[in-house]
Parts: sequence; C-alpha cells; structure tokens
Amino acid sequence: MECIVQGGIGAATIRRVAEIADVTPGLVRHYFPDKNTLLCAAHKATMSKMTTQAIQSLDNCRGGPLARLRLFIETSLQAPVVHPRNYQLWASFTSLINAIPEIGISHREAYIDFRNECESLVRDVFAEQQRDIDDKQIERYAIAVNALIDGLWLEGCLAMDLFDSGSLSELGVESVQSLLDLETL
Amino acid sequence: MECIVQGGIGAATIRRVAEIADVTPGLVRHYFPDKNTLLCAAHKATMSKMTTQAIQSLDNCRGGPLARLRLFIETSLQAPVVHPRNYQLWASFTSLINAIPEIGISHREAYIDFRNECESLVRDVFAEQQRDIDDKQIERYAIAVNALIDGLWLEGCLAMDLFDSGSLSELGVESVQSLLDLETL
DNA sequence: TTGCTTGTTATACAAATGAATAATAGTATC
DNA sequence: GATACTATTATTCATTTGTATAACAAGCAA
Repeated sequence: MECIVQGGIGAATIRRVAEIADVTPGLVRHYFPDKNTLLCAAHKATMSKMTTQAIQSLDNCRGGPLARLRLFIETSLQAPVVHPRNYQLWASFTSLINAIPEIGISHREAYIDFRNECESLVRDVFAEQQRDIDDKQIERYAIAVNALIDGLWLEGCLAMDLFDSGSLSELGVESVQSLLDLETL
Repeated sequence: MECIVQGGIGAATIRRVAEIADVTPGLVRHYFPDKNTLLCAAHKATMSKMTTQAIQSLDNCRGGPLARLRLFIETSLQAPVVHPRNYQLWASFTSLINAIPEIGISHREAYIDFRNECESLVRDVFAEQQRDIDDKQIERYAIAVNALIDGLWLEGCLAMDLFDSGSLSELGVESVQSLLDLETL
C-alpha cells in the first residue's frame, strides 16, 4: 500500500513491495502465491479500514438516531478517513475492478455495506420523527446521502488544504440536514 | 484509452496501444516522445470530454437560471457522461496524480472548472429568486452540489444497472432542490 | 529532378518484472 | 534430540516494457 501511495499501482512491483517491507521478493511470494492475491489482500484491508471505520464508530454512540447519523457523517468526513493517502489507494484499486474481477466483487461489497448503513440510519431517523415514508423513498434518500458523503470525501481528500479542520464535516451535516428536510441534526 | 478501459493502466503499454491503433510501436513514439506525454494527452482528452460536456450543454439552453441548473445536473447524470467506461478512465488517471505531476495539475484544473460552473449556476439561481446570500455561503452550496453530482455520477457509473434510465438524474435534481431549498427546479 | 520534412516500419537493447526453484535458517512437535 | 514444518534468502529464467536507432516510403517545395 505504501508503494501505491508513493507512485501509483505501477510502482507496486513485488520487488519494491519487498524492499519497503524490508524482506526479499521471495518472501512475498511465500505468503502470496501471485501478485493478484497480494493486490486483493491490500484492497480488502484498505476498504475495510475506511468503510468499517465510519460504521464501527457508531458502536460507542449512546445517542438517538439523529446523533448516530451525525456521528456517521462526521467520522466519514474527518481525518483519518479523509486523507490523500486513502484517496490514492481507493482510486488505484477501483481502477482495477475490471482488470481483476475479485477486486470488483469486494469493491461492490464494501459499497453495499456503506449504502446499507446509510439506509438504516436514515430509516431510524424518520422512524423517530414519525414521518411515514415508504421504502422506495428511503432508499432514494440513502442513495443521495451516500453520494453526498462520497463526493465530499473525494473533495476533502483531493484538496484538504482548502478546508480547515471540521468545516468539511460541518458542511456534510448541514447538507444532509437539508437533503432529508430535518429541523436539527 | 481503449487499453485502459479493457485492463486498467497496467494494460496501457505502448505496444498494446499501437496494436489497438493498428500501427507499430515506433509510430506512437513518433508522436509522443515518451509514455507520460501520451498518458497526459489521453487524460486531458478524457477530462475535457466529460467535464466540458455538461458545461457546453448549457450553451444551447435558452432558459432561466433554474432551467440551466437543471440541465446541468441532468447532463452530468445521464449517458454518455454516466458510463462505466468513463469511470474506468477517470479512476485510472486520478490514481496517477501523485506519480505524474502534470496529470495532477490538469486534474485539479478540470475539477476547478466544474466547481466554478456549479458556483456560477447556484449564484444565478439565488439572484433570480432575490435571495440574498453571501459569497461564502454560495461557495458552500456549490461545494455540496458538486459533491452530490460527483457522488451520484460515481454510483451511476459503478452500478448503472440499478437505475433505470433517467431515474438517477431525477434523483439528482430533486436532491439539489432540497439542498438549495428551492420550491421548484 | 532534387532535397527536405513527415509518416511509418523494422529491429535492437538494456532494464524491469512476475514467477520459479533450490537452499538455508529457525522453530515447534513428538 | 530427531523430525517436520515454517520462515526466509539467493539465484535463475523467460517475458515484457520503455526507449532508441536506423531505414524506408511518401508528399511537397524549390
């Protein structure tokens, strides 16, 4: 992953990986039969580290649906989730979803996990506020919230210098608030 | 670009490019002194084709600010802008922004163009509705709109099969409507 | 015709790369 | 303490890849 961060996928040769890990190329092969397997493992680790982070942050949240949604957004739009390093890894791996089918599969899985979490959070918020909204519409809201978070995450990673700490997640929270027509969030 | 679409950047070797273009590798070198130059040219072409498409669609729009904003969103969230091919190219190139500085520069330029367009459209809409909103807040709205479009574009490219034609852009329009607190769009 | 620029190919080369094999050291098991 | 398994290295090989050079064809200017 360090290789990819430094020079893109092209720099992620087995030799360079071994060099950074301070072992010999043979050892890499000992653990990973071929390069694709290694790339898949790195991809899985990266995605799980990012997606899971926002989802797991909710475990320690003793608050109502609104507070949970807020925390989810904030975690997703602050460091360490928002970081140029993550973007570099994410972009590199997703550029392989056609070339390496297994990466395509686990990428889709991670995406669905995140979207399901969005949907669940949105549903709980509406339930608490006793707004009766049908499933189809909740799904649409979840898609929009997901897209907004993804887009802001992207902007943040690419130009973190343009946002002072916290202002990105603040923008995210306020935007979702408008998106779902909530009085407070 | 066809190489990248098929097998990621790794597949974009000069020999393969030449093969698909039905020429010899030497000819590629005749026009592009080295591989980076070739990649940069392909990147520029790709970005301009995508970003410019949404912006240029406004030229033929004889409507008010609302209609223009709507058209901008719709163009950005429909084929041919929304297409797996575009995503593959975009992801591949953006994964090189650290490795190839020139790509980083033109990527940032394309991004700024798009965001400026968003900001301009949003400003015009508010001006027409005589809502007095300071520049800082307009910029924030533009960032959110930009993020939403980017995120939906991403979802659309990755899972176009999940959305029937037009439903993605419809979701985009409605979401921006909520985001900017507009009665109609 | 002559000469010059452009388009195009054929061929070559050194470096890098993924993969394989064999050998060596360490460590746990019985 | 002998054995088997794991961790690790050294070395090798066939391909691929970016780049370079030389040669050839074609169109065009003088």
